[in-house]
Amino acid sequence: MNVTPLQQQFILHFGEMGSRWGINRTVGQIYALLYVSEAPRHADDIVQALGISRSNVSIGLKELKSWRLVRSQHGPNDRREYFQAPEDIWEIFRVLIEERRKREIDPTLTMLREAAISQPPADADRYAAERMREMLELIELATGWLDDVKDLSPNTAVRLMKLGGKVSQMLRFASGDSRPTEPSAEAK
Amino acid sequence: MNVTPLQQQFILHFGEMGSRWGINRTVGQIYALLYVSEAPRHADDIVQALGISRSNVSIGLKELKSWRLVRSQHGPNDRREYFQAPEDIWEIFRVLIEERRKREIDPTLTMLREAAISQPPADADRYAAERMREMLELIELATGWLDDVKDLSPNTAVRLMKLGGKVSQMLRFASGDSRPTEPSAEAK
DNA sequence: TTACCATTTCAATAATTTCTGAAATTTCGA
DNA sequence: TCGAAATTTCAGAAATTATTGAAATGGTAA
Repeated sequence: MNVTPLQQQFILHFGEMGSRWGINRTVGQIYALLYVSEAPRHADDIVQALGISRSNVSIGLKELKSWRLVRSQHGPNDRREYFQAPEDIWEIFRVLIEERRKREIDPTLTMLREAAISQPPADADRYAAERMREMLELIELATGWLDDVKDLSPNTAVRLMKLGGKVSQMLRFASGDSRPTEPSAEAK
Repeated sequence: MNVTPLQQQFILHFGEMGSRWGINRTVGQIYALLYVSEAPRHADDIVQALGISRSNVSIGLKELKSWRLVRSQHGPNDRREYFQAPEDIWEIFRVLIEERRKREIDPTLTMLREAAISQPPADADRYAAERMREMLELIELATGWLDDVKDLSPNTAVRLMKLGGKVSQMLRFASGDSRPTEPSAEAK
């Protein structure tokens, strides 16, 4: 099955953006193709739709599997493997955040923690050590928060996001400082 | 002024991570050096500290300026430009999110919006168009939320993040469904 | 077990990105 | 305005990453 112009536009965009997202063009295109395809596709189908080599598709699918962004299954009476992108967009969102965090943040977290314990901060390192501590503290705060909210139901997440900055007005209440503020009453 | 072993460790790590973060090794190292340096540094100082060419430093600093991650100033009786990373880690955090969003998300948002308006979805495109609409909706929700919360004071942000998933328990109250739930009472 | 088809791996090549030294440009004090 | 110092630009070299076809591997039905 071939691609429509709308799909093509989407696929080419993902290919272009791939390098900014830390994947290559081919991987971006394969994912985009699967994302907008209703039926699962086998590897040769992807080869034909994107005009790239079979081995490149194999490598790309392997990478997408490592990102947990594609799943494979087998059709009946068919030895070939069929691939598709998970349908639940909230699952995709969650997985993307988890995987990017694993690749982009966790190694730095580890490095900063190791530096923090092995630290008899020589005088010349006073400033550097303090800056690294600040960075560690912020990353731990942010990732801890992510851990906390990542399992919220989509429904809850949507409501929370729509609330936006207004949620901060509940903090006085939450931290027990005072009476609750009626959220809809004020703030931009 | 040369770098200490602790600074070196930090700099090398940022160099390694650079490619995952969408910057190159040199840019990562320059930023790391400035981040852990108390005093501003001029370009030749950076050349000497990192052992890379003057032109490479120039290009790297240009890129870091485009990310708003370094600032420059002039010392008295010195024509050279001195660079430093902003000190406020919350500002850094905010700028990073804004710039990554600009580079990694906004172009896709534009593409999806354009596709959405120019759309007389042919029958073969029914599924693709719906998937693109879902993606657009989620990105708009998430970026809208970011817009809303990005200007919260660090203090407020910290409290919000420490609250974590417990904030969801206030939603019943916030959306007017029921009485407020005492936040500290339940949830992990 | 064998034969066949699907998939992965791998070494070579192509493409892209990064880095450099040299030249050009800009800046600013004299 | 001129000249020296600082900075940027640029074309080529070096390094890295992506892609390919061919060979190797894996899995399954007969």
